[in-house]
Amino acid sequence: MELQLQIKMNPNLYLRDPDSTGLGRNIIKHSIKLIHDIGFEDFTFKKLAVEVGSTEASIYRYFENKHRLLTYITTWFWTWLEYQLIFHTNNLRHPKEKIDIVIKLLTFEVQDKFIVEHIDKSLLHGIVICEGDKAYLTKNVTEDNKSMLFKPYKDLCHRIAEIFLELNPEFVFPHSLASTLIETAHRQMYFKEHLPRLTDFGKSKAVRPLVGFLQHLVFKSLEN
Amino acid sequence: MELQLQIKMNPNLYLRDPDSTGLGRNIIKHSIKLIHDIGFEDFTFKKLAVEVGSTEASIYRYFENKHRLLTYITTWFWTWLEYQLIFHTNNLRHPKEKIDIVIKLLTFEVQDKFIVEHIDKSLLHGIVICEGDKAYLTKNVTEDNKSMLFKPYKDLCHRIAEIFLELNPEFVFPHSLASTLIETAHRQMYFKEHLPRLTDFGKSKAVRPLVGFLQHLVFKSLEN
DNA sequence: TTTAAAATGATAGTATTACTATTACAAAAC
DNA sequence: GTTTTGTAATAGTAATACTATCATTTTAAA
Repeated sequence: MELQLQIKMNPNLYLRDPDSTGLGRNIIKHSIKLIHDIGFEDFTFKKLAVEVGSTEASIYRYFENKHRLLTYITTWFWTWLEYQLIFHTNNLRHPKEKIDIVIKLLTFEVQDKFIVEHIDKSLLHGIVICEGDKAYLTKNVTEDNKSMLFKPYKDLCHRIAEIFLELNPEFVFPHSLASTLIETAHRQMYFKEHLPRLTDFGKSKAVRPLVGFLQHLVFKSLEN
Repeated sequence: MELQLQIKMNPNLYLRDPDSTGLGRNIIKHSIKLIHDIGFEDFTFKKLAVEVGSTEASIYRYFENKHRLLTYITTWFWTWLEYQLIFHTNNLRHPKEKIDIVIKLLTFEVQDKFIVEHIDKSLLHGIVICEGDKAYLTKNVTEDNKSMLFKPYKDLCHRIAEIFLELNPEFVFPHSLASTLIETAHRQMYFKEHLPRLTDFGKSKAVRPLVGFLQHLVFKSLEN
């Protein structure tokens, strides 16, 4: 059973809603492929236009610049992840189980329950790992934050923080632990692949040891 | 008592050693100021040349491109931080004390024992927080890693990992915890300032609560 | 002290990037 | 059947990211 999904995005993220037209959806689809393949630095609207079979000018009608597009797709990812989290923790009673779901979601170990035909979530996950932080590591953070561009990330973080508090209501760092968990999951996956000496996971494809590390980190931290 | 310091950098980081000439040191000095002020994205060699009072072409004689320059200054930072760590943990016996030093170093709470007249370490620290990750979050990681550009970061990480093992020789994730500690320290400082809802620290300038969080995270994790 | 080598400055130039503007035509909505 | 909307095509600009050349200054070795 899979659910059709359409995520309503903050209009400040785009000039014209890419989800409202075929060209728009194509832009999203091919930008995910292209950024994944050549990296955000080398990614340009010109190259994207070629892939999409359209023109640079048309893409500029949808997004102010490539940085906004990056913010759009990463923000989409956070929203989708929160949906997944809600779905998969729906009938769980014990916060420990919920936390296990959170960790499995962050390491992409959970069956995706939503269909979005034009978005390859596996590629998108790769982008979030490699390029995601660049969405907020800019001189525009404050302004972008005021436009609520990062709200989905904060919402996800807050939801995870609430689960932490279920397990330990006295815990004083629920949000910091949540953002640390999210960032660490991605960063350690990146290190594992590219700079393995910064981890203890070896170079095998298995995410098992990473899951173990994250569980250890979170559950130890939440102990009384 | 302060010590004169000259850090020998990996020659793969530069075309001409910036530490060997006045112009080179000026390039470093002003690039730190400029990147701090306008951010790495907007930073160009043209603008830097104006600040330095030299020409674009001259700067290209020292660094292949601006990304290499960023890697140079962040790598310099990691080396300096390891020196500081060695110095400040020199006479300490208990690993707990050493870990406290590590955390204080990462949050810039420790008296700097080294003089480097042309490098403003406080500005540099700000750059490492905001832009540091961009040095390795590129499509060139693997190649750059083969050229040993990230060795100082790995060395620092390994040294911290060894301190963790002093406290708990059974601990299986010393490197992952070390890299997580470093990354988390910086990321939480960034969040505290720009996206405070992702933390539990409030917006005061005090780093005290962050230090508390990092101590909690590490010491809990290292418990048996 | 002379001389050669190295470093710098000045100038110029190229390809690419990151846009903006204008026009025009086709499709769809009212 | 007209207006709105989406798209294409073309053109153009300012800035970026370099590279090349050559004259001049500085430095270091003989």
